[in-house]
Amino acid sequence: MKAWQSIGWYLEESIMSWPSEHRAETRNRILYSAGELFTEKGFSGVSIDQVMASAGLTRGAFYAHFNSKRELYAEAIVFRAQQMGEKHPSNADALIRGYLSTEHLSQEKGGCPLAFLVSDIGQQDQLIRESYTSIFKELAKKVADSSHQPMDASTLRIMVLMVGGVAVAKALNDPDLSLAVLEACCDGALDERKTLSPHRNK
Amino acid sequence: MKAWQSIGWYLEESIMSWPSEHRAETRNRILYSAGELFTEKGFSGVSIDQVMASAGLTRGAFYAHFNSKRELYAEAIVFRAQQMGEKHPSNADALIRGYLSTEHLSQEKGGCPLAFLVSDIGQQDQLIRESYTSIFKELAKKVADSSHQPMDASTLRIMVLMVGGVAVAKALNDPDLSLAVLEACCDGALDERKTLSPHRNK
DNA sequence: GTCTATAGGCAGATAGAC
DNA sequence: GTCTATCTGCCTATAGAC
Repeated sequence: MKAWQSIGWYLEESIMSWPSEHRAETRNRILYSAGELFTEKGFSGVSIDQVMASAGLTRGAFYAHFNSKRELYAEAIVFRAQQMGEKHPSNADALIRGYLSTEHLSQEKGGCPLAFLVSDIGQQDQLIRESYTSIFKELAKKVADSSHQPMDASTLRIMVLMVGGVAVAKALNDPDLSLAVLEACCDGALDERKTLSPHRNK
Repeated sequence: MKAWQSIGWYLEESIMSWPSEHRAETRNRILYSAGELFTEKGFSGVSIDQVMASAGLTRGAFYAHFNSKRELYAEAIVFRAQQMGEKHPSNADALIRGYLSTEHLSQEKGGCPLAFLVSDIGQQDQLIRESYTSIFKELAKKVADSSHQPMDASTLRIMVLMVGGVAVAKALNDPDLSLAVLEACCDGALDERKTLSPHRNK
């Protein structure tokens, strides 16, 4: 059973076919597959063929839903971030620990595009970096809110420890060092959260 | 005048041509161009044609020096990191401030592959991630040594604030937010450096 | 060692049948 | 809307002349 078949009520066209809903559902399936593949392999590492095959379609159907691969990429990372956001714990402690965990690295559950694509996005154009910026702000807001602190420099450090920590740990080839990076960042982020802002921001 | 012509004593073949030195010099020129282009555009974003053209050669000559594009990539990031390492200040304060600066982002001086390629490397194979790991360890050692502290969790946090901070700031599309990220990370890294380890690592 | 030429493959995007 | 077929272009890697 393909993953997308479990995430929503997929109406077989022959049964009912409410055309506009079918269209939206197909679009979501493409976005789901794209989000998964892009996060794992980056923009250049994934072809439209692969995305469509993973969504159970062929290449030709792609352009009925999106104008270009770039547009798909921009939408897919937002789609995936929202999808993951729904599963985030509202508790700041648990959110940070879950993000900076070894399970997050071995992307069976799938990784966060903020970390897995951070340098990939730095090479892309404005459209795509806008998408990235918006999902970054959303997670930053969630971190700040769940820590009961404003969105300040302290929040940004926590974000960089989370996003950068996962990205670095994934790049490294030395499992012990990767683990040490995750733990160091986790300690640092939790510590930063407790240190309420005034005396820290001189 | 091309950049590689200024980095070393390039011997024109017709003048002297000490063959083995000429070969090494050509190889270095390729590595220099590759390091620059890969850091800017990532592995998939650069073709062998582009690298060789930038080095003043044509594609055919490439395989007299390297066996594959992957091998070039692995060597180029090490080459570039060593090259940048020679310019690093030995003072920890200056090193951190220079790394987390806006000048580093606008890669006219050229960026650090650790930050600019962090998620790119996470998608590559063992050979390449090994190169990345070795240059990561070298910079970490330099950070620890120049701060007169051991290579511990505190050093790893500084490394993630530096590498992650630059990578995130480069990905973001909002200049004010990018600057805030750099400053927050800079403050955090300098602060971490002052906090000597014992009471921090509970 | 470096060149030109080319093999062989894959990608993004489009056209037209159904 | 989805399919197959195709246009067009670029890529890695190799072959062979000089």
